[in-house]
Amino acid sequence: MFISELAEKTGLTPYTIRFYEKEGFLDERYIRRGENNYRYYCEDAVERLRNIKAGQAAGFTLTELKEILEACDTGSLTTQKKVVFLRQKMDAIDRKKAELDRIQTYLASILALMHSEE
Amino acid sequence: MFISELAEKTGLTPYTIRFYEKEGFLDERYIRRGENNYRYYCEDAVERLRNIKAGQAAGFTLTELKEILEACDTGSLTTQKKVVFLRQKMDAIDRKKAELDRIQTYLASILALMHSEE
DNA sequence: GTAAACTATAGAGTATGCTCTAAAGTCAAG
DNA sequence: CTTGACTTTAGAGCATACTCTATAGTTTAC
Repeated sequence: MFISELAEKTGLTPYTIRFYEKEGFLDERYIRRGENNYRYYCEDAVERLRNIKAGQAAGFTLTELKEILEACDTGSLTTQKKVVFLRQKMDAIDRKKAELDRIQTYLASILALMHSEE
Repeated sequence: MFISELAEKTGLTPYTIRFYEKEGFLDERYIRRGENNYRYYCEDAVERLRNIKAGQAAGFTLTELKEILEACDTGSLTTQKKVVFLRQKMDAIDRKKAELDRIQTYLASILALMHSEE
């Protein structure tokens, strides 16, 4: 598919998709160029970009997401190292979830206070 | 306490604390000025800044955090409106938690795949 | 009474993550 | 065969959230 179709499917703009490519998130596995030099994307690119979006929504930086996705992709790391790396990232997610719980508890306590004051 | 003590207690820099003040996060409830024009902070300022930090770690922007904290603070909203507002923010947190779960499931599936390949 | 370590201000600079502009090439429809 | 909607590139611009510089005043210790 061409860039605007991918944009529509992912909810991103063509600008953003080209930006992610420039940052190294999309390589030959996801893009080829036709004779006219237009980018042509395979279906997997949709999920790739959705994973980036989800990671961003969860509070990871692009730098962190690149590390995560590269560890998932690459054959350049030993299985052992990937496992360690992925576990670290999962721990980081646990910490973020704990922060969210903390805030939610804080907000809930304010709500409770407001109800008791009525 | 003066600004560097507050910085130490919160893990922020004096620069950042002045920046938050400029952005409207710290008013007379938290700061007074002495005769020498130095800022003098009360103890509550520590928790105030920690709440901002926690909110940031959870992925809220300063603009969102200002809304949240103002809804908690102000007498300018009806109780009913504050309740609605706080519930919206708690829903937003639920959505963020769901994103985190999604990523964790994704990472876990990759881990599982790696173990099965050994 | 002066040096070191604080405080203040305004405003410039930086990193991240887009977002768009300008200029040019491609393509499908009428 | 041209109009309009796409595509390309390089590079500029923008919003957020700091982070620091320059300059100057204040305070503490010797």
